[in-house]
Amino acid sequence: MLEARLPQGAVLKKIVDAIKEIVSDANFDCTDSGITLQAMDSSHVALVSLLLTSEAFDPYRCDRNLTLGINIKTLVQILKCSGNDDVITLRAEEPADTLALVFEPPSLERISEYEMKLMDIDNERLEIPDTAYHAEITMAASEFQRICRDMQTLSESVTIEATKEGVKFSAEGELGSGSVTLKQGGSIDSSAETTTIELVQPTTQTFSVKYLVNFSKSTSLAGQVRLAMTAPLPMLVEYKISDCGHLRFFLAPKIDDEE
Amino acid sequence: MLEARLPQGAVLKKIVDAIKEIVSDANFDCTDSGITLQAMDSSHVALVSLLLTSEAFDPYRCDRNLTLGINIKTLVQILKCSGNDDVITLRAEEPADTLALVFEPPSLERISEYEMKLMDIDNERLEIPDTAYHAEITMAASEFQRICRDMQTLSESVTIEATKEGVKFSAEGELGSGSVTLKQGGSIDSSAETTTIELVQPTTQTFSVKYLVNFSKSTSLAGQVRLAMTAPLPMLVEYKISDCGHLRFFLAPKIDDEE
DNA sequence: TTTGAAACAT
DNA sequence: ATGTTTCAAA
Repeated sequence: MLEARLPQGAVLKKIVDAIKEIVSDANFDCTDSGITLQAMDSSHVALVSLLLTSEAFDPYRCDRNLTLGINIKTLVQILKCSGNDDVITLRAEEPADTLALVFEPPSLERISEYEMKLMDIDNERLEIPDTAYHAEITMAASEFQRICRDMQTLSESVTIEATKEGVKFSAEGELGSGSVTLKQGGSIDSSAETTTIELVQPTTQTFSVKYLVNFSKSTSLAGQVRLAMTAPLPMLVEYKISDCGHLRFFLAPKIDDEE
Repeated sequence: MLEARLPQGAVLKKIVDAIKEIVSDANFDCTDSGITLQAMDSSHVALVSLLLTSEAFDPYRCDRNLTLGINIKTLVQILKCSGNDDVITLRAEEPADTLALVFEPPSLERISEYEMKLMDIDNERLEIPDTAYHAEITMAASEFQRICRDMQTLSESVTIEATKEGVKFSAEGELGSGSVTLKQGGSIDSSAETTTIELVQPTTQTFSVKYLVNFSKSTSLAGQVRLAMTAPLPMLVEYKISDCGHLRFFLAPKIDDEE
């Protein structure tokens, strides 16, 4: 049986909002150490990987491994019935054919209980090795979101170029072309606005910008985002969830021209 | 070559926002003394005339006269990619087939560069003599905007009547009729709210109110607006841009009934 | 009031 | 999958 009380229920709402445009159905895999999710988008270009460790919950109990096959749209609907300050408790028994969600406001003056049906979902779970990347950029999540949206007005593709001086996002379209360059920030100043680049070798890759715009819906989850590239492998876009997990996206680069 | 650095980039954003509903394509004429634009709306009833003197820029450089044929919608899109506090630098080479725009936030931690394609636009540039008008009204720009919107709810036309006592805006429609009268303000008090009237002879003219509503989108550019009339010539609606230019609109009066 | 995002319907 | 309409936030 699973019983997981999430004091910060808003975190779950944000996570589900962030992935709902990308994934329609996904398995939530629950083990003793926490909950993970891995799913590809319908076009098999993007991969979502969520980790919520047991530390996110209080208390967390999972006797036996459980796989909860969830329709994301349904979960979004149900989570809409919770308040932003609510504590959310997840509960599932074996066999896992339903998931119970309990919403409690801080005042405890109200208890909402929902139960959603689960589904059987084929899971082709691929292990993603924790590679050492050639270029790792850490920057303000809001800045990344803004840049992706700006580039989207020009083109369907955006090219990301990481050098030791900085990172350059560029796009070219019918209206014209554009680029945004962020300089590597002073290492002393370590605010969320600081851009940091760790470089093994300069890297340039091109991506479908609509996926990046979708990924950047996770901006509310974390102040910073980490972009990690190793050509020609997929890029990793990571949002840390406090100290209790992360939401990762992987996006295959466009493989048209020279790189 | 043109290279013009506009410390107050927001001014350009406001100008373009103000004219985008009226003009679809326009030539930006760049000379040593500054940048001008003159364009008629599609129905040839209204004329827009912009002057941005070289003093608006720092620095400003224009070796040879350049005509930049700009699609306003495209420019709006690109300007959306700039922040409100950004410094905007315009750059064009000869032949002028592209315009480069550089956006820099005050922090300088980011540089955005856009390049838009230019077009060939027929310019029937008419010189507008700086007439002495029969009636000149200076009033709060926000007041003018409010009055135009109010009159629009009643009718498609508004009549402006300037006498030495004040100025009266009136409209008549199916719902009923209405008027707003502003008295000439005390000459001592010279706040933006003061209404001033300089009169050679009392003047009454009727205009299509939808154009005036469009003109008044420029309200954010200046505290005051100047209306200048000489029947039966077009009215001038002028917004001063600090001490470095103006945005002028000319609107032909309606010529149906008695005047 | 205007602008952008989300939901819905085609 | 895309366009349109509605709703919410700045």
